[in-house]
Amino acid sequence: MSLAQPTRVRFAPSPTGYLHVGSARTALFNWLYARSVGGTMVLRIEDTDESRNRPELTQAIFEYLEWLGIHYDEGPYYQSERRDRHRDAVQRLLDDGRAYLCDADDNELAGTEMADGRAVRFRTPEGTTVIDDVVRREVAVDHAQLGDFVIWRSDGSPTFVLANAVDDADMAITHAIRGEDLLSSTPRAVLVAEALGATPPIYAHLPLLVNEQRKKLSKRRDDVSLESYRRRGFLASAMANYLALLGWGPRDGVEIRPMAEIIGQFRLEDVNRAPAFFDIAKLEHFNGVYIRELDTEQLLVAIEPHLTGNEVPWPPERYRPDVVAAVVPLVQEKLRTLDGIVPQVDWLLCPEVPMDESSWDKAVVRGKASVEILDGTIAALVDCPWDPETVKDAVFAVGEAHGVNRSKSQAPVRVAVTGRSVGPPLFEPMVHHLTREEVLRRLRNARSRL
RNA sequence: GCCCCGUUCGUCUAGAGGCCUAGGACGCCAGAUUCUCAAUCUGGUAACACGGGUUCGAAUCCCGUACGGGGUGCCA
Repeated sequence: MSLAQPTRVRFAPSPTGYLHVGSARTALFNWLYARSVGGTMVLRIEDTDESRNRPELTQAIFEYLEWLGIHYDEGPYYQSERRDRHRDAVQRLLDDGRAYLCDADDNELAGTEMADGRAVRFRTPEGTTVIDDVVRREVAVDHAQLGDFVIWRSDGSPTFVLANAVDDADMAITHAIRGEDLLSSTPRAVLVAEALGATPPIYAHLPLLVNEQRKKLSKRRDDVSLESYRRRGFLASAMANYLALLGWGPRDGVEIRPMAEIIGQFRLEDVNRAPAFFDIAKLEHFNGVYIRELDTEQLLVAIEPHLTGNEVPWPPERYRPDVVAAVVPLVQEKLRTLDGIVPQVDWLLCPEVPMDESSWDKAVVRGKASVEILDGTIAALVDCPWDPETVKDAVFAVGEAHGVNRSKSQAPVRVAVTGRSVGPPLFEPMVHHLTREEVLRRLRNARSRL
């Protein structure tokens, strides 16, 4: 490779209407590599397939690259707008005898004139192509395996391999970093580039992301769209950090760290070759760490969409930002996803207790002295001062009178008032955001169910 | 079927011939803490797929086997 050649990488997604986590990982690695060597990242939309050539299908790609903080330097270029370049390249190959026309039955046709109804096949020479892949080292493929492949369709459109090779050459791409599923088509791209007199890029094939069955993540079976992760309450920072660790790891072992540091540590040649399982449990851990690092203001902003969407269990008019703001500091440290806030505050916003039956059964039905605790608590709360400390002491005192410790004493009260055996610290929000009457009503309702 | 690629704890990884009685992280288990659940802290569990070489010495190099994955379209 010549010394002065500036590094140029490209992320070349096909518009599908969403950004796939695997694609996002590919984009991220391209970006990390470009940033780590001071190169340029190009975005190229591969929409040669007519059905994909629709603006709305590319929107999600822009939106989620932005969300992840992957800022490309050049583009977007649209492959569909480069049809003439592709046609010229094919014509040249035809003229040079490196390709030939064929009919619908794959019979070779004489002549070199491209026309509707005629496809063009690349005349694959005998020999072997050796790819010097940054990740996989040398990969040799015998041309006999390739056959004479189509580079121009009879409907007048270029195929993926042709468009890819031409565009990479035109855009002076030096490194093609992409998924391993494209490894087997690489010799074809190299052959086309060379036949066109271009130097193919250096390839780096990344290991695929797989599900628990060790299969390539698929749209059908798996949650693959970044949008769904965002909707489930994952932070972009956590997602990007986690994605960087799939197929690669920093030598110093520090996993959770700012992207700037990851850029500093990243080495393309250190990328692994084995497929990586996309582990949501680990992603959730990362997400929890990043959530804890936010200040309250930032967290409130991040959480807002999850409280105002239409999947929320309370009537929209009952949403109370002030109540949420008061509870958030109490629960921030245990949130693992942003939407985890909902079950922490729903009992303060819903008109009726969102009762979880298994909590009811565990803490109330099978709880120690539940009847006595509920009765005693009701009696105590009727006219005691309405502040958290007093109420808390009252509940514990009732429990103690029946030989029940604090943990077990608060359980039936918690379930009666919140509907769950788990939740935020109970007394402060309960006293501040529910009225005495409402709390008593809930306690009496619970008591009457027993 | 054929071609290509891969194989370190359950999972993600560190490891580029001696620093490895294989390190970290998630998970899991236990303890501490606690009004619940978490979070946090402490401790623990757990891996070089197998078989041959090469070498004084191999997780690291070579070969084979097994298993897994990807590809095999006028999809990308």
